[in-house]
Amino acid sequence: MGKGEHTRQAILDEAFSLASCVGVSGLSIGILAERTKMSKSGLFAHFGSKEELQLAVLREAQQRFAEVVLRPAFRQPRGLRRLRAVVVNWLDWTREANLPGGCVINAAAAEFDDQPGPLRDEVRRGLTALRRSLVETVVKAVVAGDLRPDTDAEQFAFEMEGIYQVTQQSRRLLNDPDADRRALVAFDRLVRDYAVPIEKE
Amino acid sequence: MGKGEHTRQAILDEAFSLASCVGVSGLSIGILAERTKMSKSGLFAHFGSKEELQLAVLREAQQRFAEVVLRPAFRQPRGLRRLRAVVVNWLDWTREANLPGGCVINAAAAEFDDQPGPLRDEVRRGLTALRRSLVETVVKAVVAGDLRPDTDAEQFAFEMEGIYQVTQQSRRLLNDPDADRRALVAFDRLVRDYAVPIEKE
DNA sequence: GACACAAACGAACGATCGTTCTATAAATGC
DNA sequence: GCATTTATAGAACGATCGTTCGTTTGTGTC
Repeated sequence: MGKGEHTRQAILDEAFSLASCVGVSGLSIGILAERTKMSKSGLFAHFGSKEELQLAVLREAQQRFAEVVLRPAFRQPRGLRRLRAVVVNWLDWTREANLPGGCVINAAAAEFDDQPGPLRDEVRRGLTALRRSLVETVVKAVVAGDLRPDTDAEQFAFEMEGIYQVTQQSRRLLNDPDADRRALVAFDRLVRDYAVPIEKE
Repeated sequence: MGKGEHTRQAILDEAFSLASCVGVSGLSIGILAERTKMSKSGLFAHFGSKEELQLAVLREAQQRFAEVVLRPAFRQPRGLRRLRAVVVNWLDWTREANLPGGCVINAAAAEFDDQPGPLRDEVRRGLTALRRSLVETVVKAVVAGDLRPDTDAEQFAFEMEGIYQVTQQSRRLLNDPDADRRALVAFDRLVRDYAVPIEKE
């Protein structure tokens, strides 16, 4: 990795954790330059525009999410084991990644959901991909025989996302110490309702 | 209502729908003055500071939420009827209130969840009150005999909020036309799991 | 050591930000 | 209808915003 690439990554690291606190639209080149001990113009040159910097942060977030949440989970065997691994990693990922201020992507989703442009498009792309991964994981759990054949995988993924979101909010805003436990309770209920009934022996 | 109070409310209306699009922290006095055809200083005088304006918007949002969602639902008899009315009104409230850009409170929750200060406190207050209302409604459904006596009302409310949040995101960002239907499916599953079993006759 | 190229800097730009001040216009009370 | 309070306007402030420009520093190559 050349020197340019190296500092660019350093800037991105800082921007990533800063965006976690103030949001992607709250990013400021001046403050970012201060934190990285660079000049505004020197930092700016790496991206060409603020929007490009913001896009880079969003892409960085997606990449880290795939690495920290999805990849390890996909090392589990298909089925319920893997599905549960996704949930556990997911709930943990704001701690795992350097996200002092909560999930960047989810925050960005609320920021940009009605402001057309490249940023909204990027967020949308990321969340669509996530949804697809979830659905795929559920479908495989059905194929593996862990969930009932008539399981609505889209519905299942939809509800998983809901659990994640309310957990984040409860943890961060309401300081609810039971948030994670409640998330798992909700997930277990979800699984129970769609699980294949245990056969009597 | 004196003239001062009247224009203040007009400003607040505009700020409310603007914040729905750009977020509470994205509000700008200049733009707001432009939209209300006032001078910046004239508008400013009604609030004394930007933060006070933002707080007023958050309080306005809470008040409208209570009027549009909770109050009508509480005219239903206690129990499942009322609980369902809350859900239906809730899903509809961004259309009902003047919220072209989605729920202000939820967006603010993501914006301020790790930025200590009066704004975060206000959001927190609002969401805590909401959670309490939900729990109370669930408890009354238990007392009314619609839900099982061992129902964990906090858990129930927790999951309801999750359903709401993912529905908003699916609707606004992913343009999912099935979002509302999925929300009701999820809610029905929630009710079914906690409902008192139908007695055999 | 001369050269080419990339990386970072420093100064400045115009625009917008929230805020303050003073003065005028409008509404209110008697 | 006058006096007083209230509401709005206008101009300006310092700060910060993203961005541009020309220059300097650093790195690697023949």
